[in-house]
Amino acid sequence: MVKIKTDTSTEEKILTAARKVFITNGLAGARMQEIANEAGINKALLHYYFRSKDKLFETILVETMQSFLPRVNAIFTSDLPLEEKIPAFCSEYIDKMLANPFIPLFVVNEINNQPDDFFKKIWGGKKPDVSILVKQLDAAANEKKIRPVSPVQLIMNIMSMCVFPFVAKPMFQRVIGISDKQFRLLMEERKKDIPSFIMAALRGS
Amino acid sequence: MVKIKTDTSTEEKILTAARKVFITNGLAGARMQEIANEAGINKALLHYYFRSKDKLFETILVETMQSFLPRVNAIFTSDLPLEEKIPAFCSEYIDKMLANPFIPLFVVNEINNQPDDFFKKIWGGKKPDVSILVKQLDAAANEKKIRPVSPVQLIMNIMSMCVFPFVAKPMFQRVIGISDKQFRLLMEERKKDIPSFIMAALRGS
DNA sequence: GTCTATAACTCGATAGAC
DNA sequence: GTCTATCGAGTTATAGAC
Repeated sequence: MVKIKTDTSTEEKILTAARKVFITNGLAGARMQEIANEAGINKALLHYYFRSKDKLFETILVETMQSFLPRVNAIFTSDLPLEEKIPAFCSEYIDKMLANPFIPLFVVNEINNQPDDFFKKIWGGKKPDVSILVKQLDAAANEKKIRPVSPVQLIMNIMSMCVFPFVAKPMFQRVIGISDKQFRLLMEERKKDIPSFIMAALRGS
Repeated sequence: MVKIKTDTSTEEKILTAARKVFITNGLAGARMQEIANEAGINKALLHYYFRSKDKLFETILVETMQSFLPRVNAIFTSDLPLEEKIPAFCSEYIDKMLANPFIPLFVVNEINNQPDDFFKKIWGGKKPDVSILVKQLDAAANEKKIRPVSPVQLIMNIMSMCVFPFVAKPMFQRVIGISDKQFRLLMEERKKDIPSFIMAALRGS
C-alpha cells in the first residue's frame, strides 16, 4: 500500500517552519534550532531531510519565487493594451504580496546579498522581456494617446509603487497611524489608485 | 597641551569601519573581526570603546539616520508650494541616497526588525507632521490646480519612487542591463522625472 | 590605549542508539 | 525516521601584560 503524502508529513512541517523563519529573519538571522522548534522536531531531522542550512534555504527561496513570478511575468509580457495591462499587473502583484507580506523584504535582501546566484536560480539565464512594453509605449506615443515616456523610468515607477509600501510597511503605519487591517484596505485601494495615477501621468502634460 | 581630536583617532577609525561593515552586512551578518580589520586594529579595542556589538551597532544606526532625516524632514514640513516642494524633496532624498547607496536597505531592515525601538531612537516620540501637506493638497484641489487626491497615497507614491530603485538596484540593473555608472545617471535623471511624473498625475484626469 | 591570549558561548553539523 | 548527546568551527567578550 502506497503511503499517501499528507500536509503534515515531517518534510512539509519542516518546509512550513523554514519558510516562516527564513522569510522573517533572512538566511544569516535564521537559526536551525528555531526552525526545529517551529516544526516541533529536533535539529538533527532538519539535516536528515535537507543536508545543510544552505540547501534548506535554497529550497525555500526557489519555491517562494516560483509561486510568485510566473503569473506576474505573463501579464507583463502579454500584448494586453496598456490601459488593461497596468491595472492587471498592479492587481496581481499586490494580491500576491497581500497573501505573502514578508516576501518582498525577503526577496529584496536576497537580491542584494547574492544577486547573480539569485537571478540564476529565478530566471535561469533569461531575464524578463521588456521589448513588448517598449513597443506599446512607442505606439501609444505616436498615436498621441500618451506623451513620450522613458520605459525604464515607467517600469521603475510602477514596481516601486506596488512593492515599496510592503517593504516599508512599519514606517508608513507609524507615520499615518494605521492598523494592519487598515493597511490591508489601503493596499486594496492602491490596486486601482496606482493604475489611475500612472495613466493620468502618462496622459498629462 | 590639549590633544586635538583628529579624524583618524581610534574611535573615528572604528566608526568608519563599523559604518561600512554594518551597512553592507546588517547586524547579524557583520563580524567584529571584519570591523577590526577594516579599522586596522584588533577586536579587543572595539569592546574597549563600545562595550558590545549591539552598542556599536546602535551608535551607527542613530548617527546614520540623524545625518539623513533632518533636511528631508525640513523640506517636507516646509510651506514651499507643491511645485517646488516635490522636486526639492525628491532631489534631496535621491542625492542623499546616491551618496550613501546602502543606507536604504539597511534602514528598511531595521524598520522591519525592531520598528518601535527604531522609531523611538530616530523620531524620539514625535513623528513627521503631514498636516501641512494635507492642507496644501486640499487648497490646490479647491483652486482646481490639481484633482482631489489622497495625501496618504501620494506620500506613498513619492517615497516609493525615490527609495525603491535603490533597494532593488541589483534587479533593475539586470533587467535593463546597466552598469553602476549608468544607474547613477538614471537616478540623477529621476530627480527631475519623478516630480514631473507626479505633477502630471496630479493635474491629469 | 593597545596588544595577545583565551575564556565563554552560539550554532551548524554528525554519531550512534532506538 | 526520529531521537539524545556531543563535537567543532566560528564569534563575541574578557583577562591581563605592556
